[in-house]
Amino acid sequence: MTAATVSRALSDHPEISAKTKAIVKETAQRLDYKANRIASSLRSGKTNVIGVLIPTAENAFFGSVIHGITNLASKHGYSVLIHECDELYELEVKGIQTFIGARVDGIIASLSRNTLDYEHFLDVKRRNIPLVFFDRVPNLDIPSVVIDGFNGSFWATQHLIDQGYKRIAHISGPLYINTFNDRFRGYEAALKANNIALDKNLIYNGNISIESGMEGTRQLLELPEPPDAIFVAEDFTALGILKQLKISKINVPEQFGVFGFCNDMFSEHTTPSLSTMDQQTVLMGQEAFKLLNRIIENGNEESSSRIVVTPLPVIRESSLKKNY
Amino acid sequence: MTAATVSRALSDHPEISAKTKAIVKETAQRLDYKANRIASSLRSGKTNVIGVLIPTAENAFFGSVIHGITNLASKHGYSVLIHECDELYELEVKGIQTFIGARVDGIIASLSRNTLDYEHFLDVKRRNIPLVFFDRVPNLDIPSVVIDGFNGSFWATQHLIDQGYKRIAHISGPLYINTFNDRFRGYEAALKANNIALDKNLIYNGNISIESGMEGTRQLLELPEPPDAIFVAEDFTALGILKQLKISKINVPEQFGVFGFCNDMFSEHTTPSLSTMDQQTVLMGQEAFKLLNRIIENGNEESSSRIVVTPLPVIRESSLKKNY
DNA sequence: CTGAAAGCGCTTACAG
DNA sequence: CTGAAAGCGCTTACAG
Repeated sequence: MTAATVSRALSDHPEISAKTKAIVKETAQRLDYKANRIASSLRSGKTNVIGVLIPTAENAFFGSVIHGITNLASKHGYSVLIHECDELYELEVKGIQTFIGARVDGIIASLSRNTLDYEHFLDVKRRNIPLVFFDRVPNLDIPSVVIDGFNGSFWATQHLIDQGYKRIAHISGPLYINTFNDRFRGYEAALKANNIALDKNLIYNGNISIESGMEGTRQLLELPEPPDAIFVAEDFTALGILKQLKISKINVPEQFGVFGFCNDMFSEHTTPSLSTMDQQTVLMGQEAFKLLNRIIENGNEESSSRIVVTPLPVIRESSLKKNY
Repeated sequence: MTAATVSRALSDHPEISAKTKAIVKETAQRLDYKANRIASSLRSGKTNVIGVLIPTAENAFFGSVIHGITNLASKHGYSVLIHECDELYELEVKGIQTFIGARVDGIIASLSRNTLDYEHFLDVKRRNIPLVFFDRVPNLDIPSVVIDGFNGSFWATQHLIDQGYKRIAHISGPLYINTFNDRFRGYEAALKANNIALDKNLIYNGNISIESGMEGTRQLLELPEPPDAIFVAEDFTALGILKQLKISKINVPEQFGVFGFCNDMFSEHTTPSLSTMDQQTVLMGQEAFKLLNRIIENGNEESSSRIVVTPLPVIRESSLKKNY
């Protein structure tokens, strides 16, 4: 029996007899033989490996997306190479180069915080390696999976209005990042839809941190006409808001409403518990893999497709004025 | 110029002239040439890939360890294949098989919750693939990185005693898992060191969940002689304890002390904030990679080495009776 | 200092 | 239904 026959038997080639297959498989099992996927990749041109590039795994959001990706990938016979760039442009480029060298069948990526140059991703396109972005996506015509920050923020702001809050402020994330800009625009649109004039004083530019939530809240409270609610673009910042309100002895939600965005691990456990928009992170990972898999199988026809994941409102204590 | 020369020039082979190297490198850059690592792996017998097997990435602990591993791995020229087993034995076996097929240079693994059979890991040893365990380790003579749960728990219990708490209960994790058994024994030893008799009624077997923390606390409070403090093996359970104490209107830390273990994301942000032992997760990942790397480089001489990471106490509000 | 040749372990078109 | 042969793209011992 030749190597060719063994190879065909193990991959269930239709022209091999059932008897031969049985013998080969039994023997392979007995000898604990595991085909060398490196050799098979070299010959077949398919590695069955995808690369996943993320800013950092030390963050529940990305961990959860990874979970969504690897689970599905494994079911479809793919292994996952992971590369963290630590929010550094240089490491992001290095990660892409590693993936290219490894001849991955496709790449799923989320941009580092300070990536402004996309040359490394254009290189990927030039080599016809399927590429999908999620969450932090570039302004390029490349398939991606994003959260519907606009409508989610519209919903949250409307909810605060419906609960009877009158002056609703916004603490944003860095507005040059699309994700946070969308949330700001959703807030803005909800005010307009309710004929509430946008007051520039009620907008504080935060930077995704507890500290900026505290500082923003302090500044907003010192206004001649302070707000009585805040819609905030991210939950760590929301935590800072809750901390500062506690320090300032302002009762949430009776006197002041807070609505976040992300539904982080801790959001359920703050006092009071935080109303927020759940990002459906696992679903996001799954959608990213499904999209990549479709592109790998069908070629680049869906090059400009964009999957929009709807965030789910999670109403907890911090926004329920009407209960009082 | 032949492929051989190009190969040597790109890998800085000492016998190649500086001039040739310069030409080759410039040309490679211009043509955007990236060596095929698949082919080089096949020929050289080294893939420069390590496999990391974890129960789930949807958990801050493992995400953080991954962070520690990938960072160092990348610096040492390794890529990381990741495989989640979702706490399922079958997927754990599948992950190991995938790693073997991919001919990884080494494996870092943490056991699934219900792995009792180690045949797949013995297979790895038989093939002489370097293997390191972390956190959840099997009873095998295989290198590993673990947290010093015994001494950490001793320290925490002693701290509660020093703060003046008199009857200190323990809510454990599943005691058949070494990690949690160590913590129970540390608690036990601290009592003994202080001549406090172990009261079996003060020990509740939890299962790493908010619910078990609440239920355990309820039962402990109903005791004829209820405790006035709890050392708990894990922070989610601690969260349940805090919730139940709030419901039962018992003030922490004045009337009742709570000390956890893990230092999860949320532990800093509970009310009151939770005193706990930090597991140094990133350090754990780094140590695991360093150990693996040493074994890859020096062969299996350190086959029974065990790295013990010291947990760091993080004293917050929930255990500071003396402040009152 | 560089080249020619073999070979890593598979897969696959071609032949029978 | 199975075999013989070529080849994927590198690396490396050997030769010069």
